Amino acid sequence: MDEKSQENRTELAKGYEHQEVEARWYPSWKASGAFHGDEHDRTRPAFSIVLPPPNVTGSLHLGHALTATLQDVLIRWKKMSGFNTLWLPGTDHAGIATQMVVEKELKRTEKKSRHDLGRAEFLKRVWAWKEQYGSRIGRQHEALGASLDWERERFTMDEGLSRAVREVFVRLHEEGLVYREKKLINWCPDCHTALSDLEVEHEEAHQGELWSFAYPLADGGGEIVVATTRPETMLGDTAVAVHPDDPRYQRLVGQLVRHPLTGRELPIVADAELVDPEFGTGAVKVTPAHDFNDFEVGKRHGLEFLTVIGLDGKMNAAAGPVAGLDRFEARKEVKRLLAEKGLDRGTRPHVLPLGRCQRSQTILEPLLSDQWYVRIAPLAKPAIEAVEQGKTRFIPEQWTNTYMAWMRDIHDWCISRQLWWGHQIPAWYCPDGHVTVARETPSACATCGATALRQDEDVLDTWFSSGLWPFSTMGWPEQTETLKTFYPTSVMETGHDIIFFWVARMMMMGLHFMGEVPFKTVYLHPMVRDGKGQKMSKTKGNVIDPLEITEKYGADALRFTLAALTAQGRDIKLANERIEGYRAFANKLWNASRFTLMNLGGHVEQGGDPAAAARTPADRWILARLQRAVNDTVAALEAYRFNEAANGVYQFVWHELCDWYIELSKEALYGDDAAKKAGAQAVLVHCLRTSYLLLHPFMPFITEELWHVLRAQVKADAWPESILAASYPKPGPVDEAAERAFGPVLGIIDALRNVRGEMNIPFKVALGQGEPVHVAVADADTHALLAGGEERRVARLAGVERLALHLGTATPRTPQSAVAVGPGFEVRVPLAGVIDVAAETARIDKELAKVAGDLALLEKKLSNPNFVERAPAEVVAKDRARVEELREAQLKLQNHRALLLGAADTREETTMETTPPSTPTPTPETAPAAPAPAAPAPAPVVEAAPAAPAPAPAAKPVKAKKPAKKAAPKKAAKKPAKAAQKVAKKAKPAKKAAKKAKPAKKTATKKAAKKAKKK
RNA sequence: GGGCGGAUAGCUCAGGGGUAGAGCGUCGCCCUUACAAGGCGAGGGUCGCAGGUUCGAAGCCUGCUCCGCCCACCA
Repeated sequence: MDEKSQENRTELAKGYEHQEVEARWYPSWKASGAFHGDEHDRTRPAFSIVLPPPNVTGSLHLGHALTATLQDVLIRWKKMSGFNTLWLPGTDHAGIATQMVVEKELKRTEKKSRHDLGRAEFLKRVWAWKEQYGSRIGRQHEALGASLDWERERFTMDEGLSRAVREVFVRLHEEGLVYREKKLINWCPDCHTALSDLEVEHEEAHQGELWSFAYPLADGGGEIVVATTRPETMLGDTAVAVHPDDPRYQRLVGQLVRHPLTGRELPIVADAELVDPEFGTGAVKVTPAHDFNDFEVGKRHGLEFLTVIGLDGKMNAAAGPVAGLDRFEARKEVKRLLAEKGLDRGTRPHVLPLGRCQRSQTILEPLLSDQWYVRIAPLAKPAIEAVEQGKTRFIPEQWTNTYMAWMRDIHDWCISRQLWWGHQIPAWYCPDGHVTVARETPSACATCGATALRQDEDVLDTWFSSGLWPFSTMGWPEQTETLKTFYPTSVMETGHDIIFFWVARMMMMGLHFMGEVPFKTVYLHPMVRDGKGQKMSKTKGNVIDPLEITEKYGADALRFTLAALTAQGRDIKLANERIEGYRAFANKLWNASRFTLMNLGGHVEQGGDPAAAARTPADRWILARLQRAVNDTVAALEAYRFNEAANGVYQFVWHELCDWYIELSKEALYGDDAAKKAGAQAVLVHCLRTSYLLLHPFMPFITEELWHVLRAQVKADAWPESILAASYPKPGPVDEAAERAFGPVLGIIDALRNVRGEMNIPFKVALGQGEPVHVAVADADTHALLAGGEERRVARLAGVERLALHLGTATPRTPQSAVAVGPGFEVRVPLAGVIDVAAETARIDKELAKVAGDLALLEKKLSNPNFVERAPAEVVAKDRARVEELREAQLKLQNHRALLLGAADTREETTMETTPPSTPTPTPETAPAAPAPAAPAPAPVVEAAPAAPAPAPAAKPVKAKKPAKKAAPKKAAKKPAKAAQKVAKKAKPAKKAAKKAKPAKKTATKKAAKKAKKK
């Protein structure tokens, strides 16, 4: 690795090249052992996550990428926050899925079935397949930067886990919680195996038909008509049921009907539970061996269980005339045969639910067979209680209900599968049929001592072993150090689609075998969909390999995107534009670093409090903003609000650090004041360093790269060599005074730029070339800052040649000028020569309309006694202050408008104290003591108030204000704001007035005032 | 049949009682010596519909309409 040459660079490449950087870091992290969780370290709090094991033969998709990202964010963040972290990787053998894949391949390449190979040979092939494709998942995780502890990687069928599986099975059997029984199960004739309830996909509205036919009474005295959606099952009917209270059939109960195709006689039974007299004919054919409801009826009434459909989905010998036919063929045939006998009683369309196999989509067949079950109620109870007691908590919370509802209505779990790939059930049968369940292959039958034993051929449901994952991977049943240190795990992070399959089972197994919940928090992430909102699936062909994205945009960009889109309660629609945006963000960070490195001179990191290095208000301001960003980020992470965490840092880095501070810092960096220069350098280094740290969990590669470069550049030997070993920034108090004082400075720059934009003045043309640009600020601190030199920055960033600063609330009235007002300041830009009076008037009208609209709303609100009495005093006070502010702004604007409209030259009229117009050179003098900020108008020391034709201005404004005010109430009392705005829009000078006026204020508000509000 | 989400700017989505936000796209001006994967501005929203609660509703309640998902043994 050419780290040396990397780190000795004083200049970074012009753009961020993710391929080169990403290729470098993962091997280095891995080799350093940084990802290893230390089971012997109990000095630090532990934080552990087990990775939901992907299917071993699969390939990661974006859902996995999301999982990896969120978990890595948590792990890296916790690690940097001082936790002893463990993130344990592994893969799942995925029984049925894997077996199908390999069978398919076998068929394609060798035209053979698994039976052609035999069990042993087939399993060899699956293992080979696993070896070949299993590693791909690892590579994908590495490409994503996942800080997994590879030394602990596990596989559900490795030796240790297989042992855990046997142990669990045997113990449950010993406790009577595992049993074997002949029951009706969901059978997939295609996969040729039993399935659990969960593996049944219910197709909700299958368009089928309800067909009726008549059973003749055995005594020839009539018939009884039944309806069915599955005519072929009538061959297995062993009764007809009616409701006991149904007057139509009461006399028939106890009588017999004769089966029209086989001649068997079946009883008519009364069953209140099964039969709804309102539905169909009120008489139901009963097929105990092929229907779940009927099965229960069969048990209740002691009926015969007659199986007529075989495991292959074909009618068996008992099916008489349709024996040998496929079940769907038989359906037609049965209808035909009965019609022939004149027993068809008609068909009507009917929507019915239909169960299909999760894997093959085959319509399932309820069949009677011997299977192994887990008696679930005793396991579910503690799992319910643990959640009730808050030992495990779901995020988002709404999933708690889903979990509870399912757990409370849970059925016994069918765990045997007629597959070859999986954990073979540790049960042996002797020739006499006795069952021996054992951890190791027994030599003799536990019951009769027979030695000719045959192991049960079935394997366990994949989820049986997955359910043990949190502890089996840590070495259970041994009481390992790893278990002691890292169990229970801290967070289970997975998709909500497997709450039942997996989360619930882990809860039950964990509680039962470990006596503790397997995880304290379950964070359920949203589903990832494609840009069109469609679920990604192989059949749709819209599955995206994360590697494609990481190659194109970078792993950091993908990770950041996923995190930024992970809000609670909505699926993620991943669109490339979004990823591009975050790739740009990475580039932005890169270039901010590049800029800094270019301007560091020989700066050497001193350590210590960065606040001490701050020299300028801008320095203090950005440090305050940084601290706020740190606080917000940590708070968001703690609440699992990944989107807020990501967006918060993004906002800070791009819009505050890059857009503002870097620009602001140039003055110091390029200037001669050594102290200021050093201050800016120290602050930049600190901001970048902290940003890297904040971002590292989201963007591990670029931050590690930049960390190294910066560290070398400023010779910060005290920094850990790898950013992963550094401490995550800590929340702390924010220097609010610095924010408050400096905020308006930025607002002023915004306002000036806004005037430029509105008036279409290119940056090249300096403002204030003749008459200076006037800036009035109300706040003494802000004024002091400006007077102390900040005005030069304003001038620079807004392109101003001469600037006159005033303490107070208004600028001197200057003809042909543009005015913008914001909270606590007013700027006036003389535009003699360039000004377009009409345009500026229009602009002012827009602002006025907006102000008038706002005022109308607020005044109405404040004149409502209910509001004043009932609303919190704070809110009322705020609104009152706002009204003052607005009135003032309105007045100014009105005057300004009047001025523009030929009130000629009223330049003498000033209402404030002015400091002498200054040229770009600063006038560092102490600002005069100022009156209270934003206070009522009576105002600042008026000095010159020469007689001026003031009346005109005074008159006009009233008009301007009128339309909005007048119309507002008329429009709709309900929504005054909207109404006012609407009116404003109609106000003649400017159509879309309300909005338009916003910018000056908006920017100021946004960048400055909002901050105050934030808290 | 039950249950859960969602509906906010052209698009993708934040926000969850105190006068509507972001990113992308669009439009205008800028290759201003970190970054054109960029900068500075602008335009764009009766916050699904109808009621209700409240001084105040995009947000809370009720009903409805459309999307999406989960659960379910009515033949």
